[in-house]
Amino acid sequence: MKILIVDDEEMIRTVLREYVEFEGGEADEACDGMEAVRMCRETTYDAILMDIMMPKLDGFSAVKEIRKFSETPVIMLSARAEEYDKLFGFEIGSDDYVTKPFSPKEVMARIHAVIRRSKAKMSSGEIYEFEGLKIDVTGRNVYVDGEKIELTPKEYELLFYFVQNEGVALTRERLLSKVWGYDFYGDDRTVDTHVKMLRGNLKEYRKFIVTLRGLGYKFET
Amino acid sequence: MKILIVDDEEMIRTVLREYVEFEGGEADEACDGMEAVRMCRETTYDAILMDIMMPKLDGFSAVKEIRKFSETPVIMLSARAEEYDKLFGFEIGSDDYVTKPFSPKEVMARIHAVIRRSKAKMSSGEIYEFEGLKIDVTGRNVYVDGEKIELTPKEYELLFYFVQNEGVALTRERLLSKVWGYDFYGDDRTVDTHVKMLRGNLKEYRKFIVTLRGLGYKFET
DNA sequence: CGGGCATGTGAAAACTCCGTGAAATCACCG
DNA sequence: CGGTGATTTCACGGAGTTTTCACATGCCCG
Repeated sequence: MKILIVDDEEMIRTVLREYVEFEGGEADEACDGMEAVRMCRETTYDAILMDIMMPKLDGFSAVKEIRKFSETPVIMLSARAEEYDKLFGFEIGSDDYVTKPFSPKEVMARIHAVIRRSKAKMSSGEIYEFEGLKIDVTGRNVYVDGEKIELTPKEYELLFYFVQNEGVALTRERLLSKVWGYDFYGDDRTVDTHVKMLRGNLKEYRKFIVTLRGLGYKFET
Repeated sequence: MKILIVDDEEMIRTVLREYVEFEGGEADEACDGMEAVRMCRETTYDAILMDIMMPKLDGFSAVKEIRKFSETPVIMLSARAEEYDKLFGFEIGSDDYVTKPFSPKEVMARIHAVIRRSKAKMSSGEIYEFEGLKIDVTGRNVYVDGEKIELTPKEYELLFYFVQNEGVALTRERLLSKVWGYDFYGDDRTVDTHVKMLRGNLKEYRKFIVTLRGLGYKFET
């Protein structure tokens, strides 16, 4: 666990560092935004604790700069309630905030929380993307131009089989045996109906599912 | 540093004990799983070294039993590569493993590592927060809008597994094997009933547990 | 350009699965 | 060994999903 602590007050840096190290973590320190950005370019941290009011480059601007090249979770340390408001006013890409005075225990809890969440995001892995069509296998979500769409189980399974076999011509029989199961005894026109529903849900990306006359279907970008 | 050494071979117990004591620690010995569980009920250890193959009660079952009342870190000692596989196949709640033959130095290093980790866990006060739903892992408390709610053990474990897998689609089978244990042979609709109870207790935050028709459930904010 | 065949479409029927409540069983504690 | 609370099983009902089917549309080839 490697944490970057950014604050212009040495006292605060030291207190935080001690807590991080007490829990077996490692801590680097920076005393202004410029330095923080530089250090982030050189080292990969698991999380950043960042004060807002600082000389040279304030916390907001530093986060904005860091976000250009890194997704490292940031927890803002804000001295006053008004600054807290700003956090909501502007979308600056921080993951959490704590207002001073803070209990180190609370700060540590939040560090663990943001690291956990960012790890979850990383390892979520399996994500397919074709232009504006995104399929998140872990969460079983499908997005069309960033907007989540609701698919029925069969529609999802069918889409999943299609994307797994991108560019491959698939007969109705094969789709039935793979998506429905080898023991499905039914009309092979069932596939057509589901393709219709799926296409309807995929909106503009219906174009990816092409009909192969006399054969079946194919998923192609 | 108080360590419990569990192995049916006296030779191995003695070697390990000597190393623990050499480093200024204290060691108790148990020669089977039953004895180990009994001793854990009576004494609080900092870590447990546990063999897998043992008479009366094997290491897997012993850990499972101990986990019912204690979070003491466990390092498994496995004689063969196949057993190592099992460690990954089933979630049994051990924290590390070493395969025989092992160097005592390596074992000691791992003991120090798991103890450090477990201490960090204790003091970090692991807290999950999703809007007004707060889960305090250390105290095993759950709060809805600041008000403490009472959950049964299974409800709590289920909720805990859900939040640990935020955003991940979970099948009933997976929930059963992870929350109930891989050796649970029962109706998978049991999950539904517990989800119902849990939802009831979570009040407005029941919304976080979404049903995935034809699949299972997902915890999503 | 039109017949024939394959696919698209819409709606209704059939089916599946989940939420729920209640009863049965289990586990724990005195 | 009885009582209490937790867990598990189970059946019902309804919402949502899948399947079927008839008709519409479109494509290919003569």
